[in-house]
Amino acid sequence: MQAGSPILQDGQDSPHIYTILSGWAMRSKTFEDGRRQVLNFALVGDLIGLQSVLFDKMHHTVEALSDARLCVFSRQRLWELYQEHPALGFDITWLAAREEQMLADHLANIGQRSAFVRLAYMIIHLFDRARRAGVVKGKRLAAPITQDQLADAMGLSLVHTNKMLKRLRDAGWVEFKRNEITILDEVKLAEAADYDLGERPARPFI
Amino acid sequence: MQAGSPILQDGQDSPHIYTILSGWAMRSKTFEDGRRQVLNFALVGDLIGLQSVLFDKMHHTVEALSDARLCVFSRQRLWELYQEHPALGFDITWLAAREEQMLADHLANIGQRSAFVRLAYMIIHLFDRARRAGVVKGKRLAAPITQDQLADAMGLSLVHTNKMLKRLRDAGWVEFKRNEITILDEVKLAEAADYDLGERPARPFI
DNA sequence: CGGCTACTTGAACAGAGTCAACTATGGTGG
DNA sequence: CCACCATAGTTGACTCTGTTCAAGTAGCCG
Repeated sequence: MQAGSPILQDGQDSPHIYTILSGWAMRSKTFEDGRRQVLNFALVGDLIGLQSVLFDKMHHTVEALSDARLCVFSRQRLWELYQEHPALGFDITWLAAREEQMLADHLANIGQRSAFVRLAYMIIHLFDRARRAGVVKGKRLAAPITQDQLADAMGLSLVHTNKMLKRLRDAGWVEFKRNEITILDEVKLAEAADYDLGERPARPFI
Repeated sequence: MQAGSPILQDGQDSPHIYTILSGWAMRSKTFEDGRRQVLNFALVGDLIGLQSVLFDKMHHTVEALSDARLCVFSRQRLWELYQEHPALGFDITWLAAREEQMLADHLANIGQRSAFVRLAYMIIHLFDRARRAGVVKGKRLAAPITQDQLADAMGLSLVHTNKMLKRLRDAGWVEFKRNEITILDEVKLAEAADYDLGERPARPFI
């Protein structure tokens, strides 16, 4: 899958779900007036398109942010999987519930926090997830995310997002570049974002 | 379950999941500083606490808004269910995915729309769900939701929420009272909220 | 009747949006 | 190899939506 190309589109009926084997994707919802909400950024191990299989139709768009390798899984086989391997069916529910939980956190973040803290939270959360997924090198994360996409994820304007990123940079906590996020002071950042860097229970891989 | 009492609490490990048989519940997340994000309002047929079973710990609180009847299901039995009745396991995944989709809509609503439209959307969405669940009588819905809770659901201040409700009332579209929501002009409301009143695929009941 | 809790309304303020102009950066073709 | 163009990022000035503060009113239950 090539960088920038759509994997699943809003309204479309795709008989497949995908697992990301490598690379980045972005789930988003676009309104008629052009406004867009980025639901989240997906990386290695994330499940994509469960909705198209369960509801016969996508309710948001998924696009590749980088070149990505995907593992395809058909609707038909999903059902067989539930019958023949209940443990794997259970794992899929687990992944769906985890996805829901991340959305809930994102919602609380956007609904209740100021722009600055919001951004701090999003960045450290992204970084932490990426680290657990094993794609972080030291303090650096290769993430092909633009400020525009970040702004739409945060429910902020591009301009204001840029200004808050400047504050994070000036504070010496984070560098956010076109293809790379660097966390310079993780403790301070986590503190400001009220983010818990602790353990997480192990996750299944499909 | 009595009105106002907690069903599941953030951080708690409960070995049960619940299905709502009657009444209303509210899922929310509260921060240290007292701010609270209401994730959604749950009604008949909704599944509650899947997270506590899958992750050994709740990441938000669920409380009863009205007196409610719940159907209890243990962690142990959930796993048995997946093994013995794959179709029911599939249904649980379905419900989890639907929950995720509603959160995604909620997120997009809060992230991208103005206070007025946001409220319009939330109210018609709530009403529409309730109608499909069969708890609406004519244009009226008995919903025990306070403006305070509504404000926290919208990511708005109580004061501003109140003012937007006044605008909806003055427009002659909606009456929002302590225990009752009345939709006076559903078409106009749906139009303003850009809400699709069309069909939905059938849903499973556990 | 008193004391809750929920709701209302106005005024002042501030965080975030919009508009506009400008600067980097990177890819492409001459 | 360089010039050009498109996309991405930066910054300042002004506006406005939504917050906060404050001071009420309405309704309900003991």
